[in-house]
Amino acid sequence: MTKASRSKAIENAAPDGRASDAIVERIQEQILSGTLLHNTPLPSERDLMERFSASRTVVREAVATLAGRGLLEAKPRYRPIIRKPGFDTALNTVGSIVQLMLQHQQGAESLFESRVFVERGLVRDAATSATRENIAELKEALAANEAAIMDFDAFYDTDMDFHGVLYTIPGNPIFPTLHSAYTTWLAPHWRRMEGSPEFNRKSYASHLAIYTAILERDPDAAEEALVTHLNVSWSSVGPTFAPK
Amino acid sequence: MTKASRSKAIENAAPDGRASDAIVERIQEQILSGTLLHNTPLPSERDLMERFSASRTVVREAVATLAGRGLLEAKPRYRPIIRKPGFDTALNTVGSIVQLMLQHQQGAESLFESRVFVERGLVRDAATSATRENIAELKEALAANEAAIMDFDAFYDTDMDFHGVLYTIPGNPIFPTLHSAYTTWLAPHWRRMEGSPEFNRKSYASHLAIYTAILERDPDAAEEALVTHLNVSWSSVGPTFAPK
DNA sequence: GCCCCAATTTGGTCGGTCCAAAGCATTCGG
DNA sequence: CCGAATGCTTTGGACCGACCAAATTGGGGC
Repeated sequence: MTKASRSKAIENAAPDGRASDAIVERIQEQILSGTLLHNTPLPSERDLMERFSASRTVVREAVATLAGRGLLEAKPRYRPIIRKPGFDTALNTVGSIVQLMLQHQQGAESLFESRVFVERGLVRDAATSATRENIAELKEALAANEAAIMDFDAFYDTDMDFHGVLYTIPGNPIFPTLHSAYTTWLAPHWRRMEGSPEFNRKSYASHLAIYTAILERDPDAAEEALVTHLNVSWSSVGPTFAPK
Repeated sequence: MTKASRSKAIENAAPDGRASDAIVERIQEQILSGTLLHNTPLPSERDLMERFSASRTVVREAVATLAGRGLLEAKPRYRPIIRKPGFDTALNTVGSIVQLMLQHQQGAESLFESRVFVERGLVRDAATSATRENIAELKEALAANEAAIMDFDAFYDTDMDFHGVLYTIPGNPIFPTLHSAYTTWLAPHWRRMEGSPEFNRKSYASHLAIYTAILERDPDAAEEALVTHLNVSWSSVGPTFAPK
């Protein structure tokens, strides 16, 4: 462990390494600086190999790397499309790995626990500092949720939306991203859960409890309601993960 | 635009796409199943092209993809090393993008805010449910922190450690990973901050306040102490980020 | 037995080639 | 005159064979 510093020094001293890295760097820079516009296709590979005077192999490798980082969206047979990075891009790149960890072992449970942790904090904050607008949005999402009790798919969507509103309250762009990450990662399993009007009614009641607690500026009650709500949900969804 | 539906149908029906994807999948499977052992080097490319009866180009592409996902650690001129994925792997893959967003704009502030949010939850939980062992660890970390007040580097390390203990309390592997992510991402800027025994003494006092609040099972006081502590820290570190 | 050096392995890069699908323009039919 | 079918060109995906330099390995010399 202690000699890590030395090895790090050596690795840092690597002089050139890959040729593609230089190209990656330059393209990345151009994307960030706006020389290469967002949502436009990348120049053709043969064009790039001329600009950087490199072989197509290297250009290809560079493109692949950028795509792996999420700066390019490379569909199989189409031109890669420029994607300026945001928090969503970051979350996307982890997606494939998270997916792996969800499949077996208790990775899914860890992830869900983290979600409970986050939302507990969110509802507490909401209870103490939600603005009039936040509350109006919550109310609206709640109404939509109630209206969808009889429709499984719609209820799922409005459920997500209600929780999603909570993630917007802090005004930090990381949270909405986190929310969409949680939902997309857990969605396939969630969909596998059987739904019933009765179950939906219970869920709605939980949402209502959370909402009222926020209205009454009672963080503890809000947190409590949220925890019981999510625990119930988990008892329905958890079993759909492979026990391995 | 309207014909997008047709093209999407076609793309969806694409049976093979990339040839490397098949190889990626098989290697990934072997890594997960343990056929390819953790921390051992991957077979040579020429070996792999024989096993999968594919060209070296494709094999190389597959390896690059795996490396991008974090399942392989590919240093420039060495054999790629198998890495079984964990939450740390996931965090690593986002690293490069997060790094980008830290450089300019207020991405750094968003990230720091999220850290404050997380640690607020952590100290609350610690205050309500820390075990005897947790508290012992905290006490130990606190003592080490105090002993290092005169040494800038040592104080930085023990500071990290103290906060790190908080991340271990929930017993969820995601949190320690998150902690190391936060520290590695923010470290370069943190190091740029000038330290003084006086400043360290104040930080230590904050840590002590957090610790006592946890001891007294007072979540609100613990959260309060944590928030003021981190706000002070940010006022020192924040300015080191490029204002764009 | 240990260290140093040569032979071999192996990853990185290159140029060229072939193929199939995407893009584009032209033409043909209504 | 406009829209759809058609043929040509561009472009990404894959393969091959080769070369180079660094990493690894296996001896051989001290």
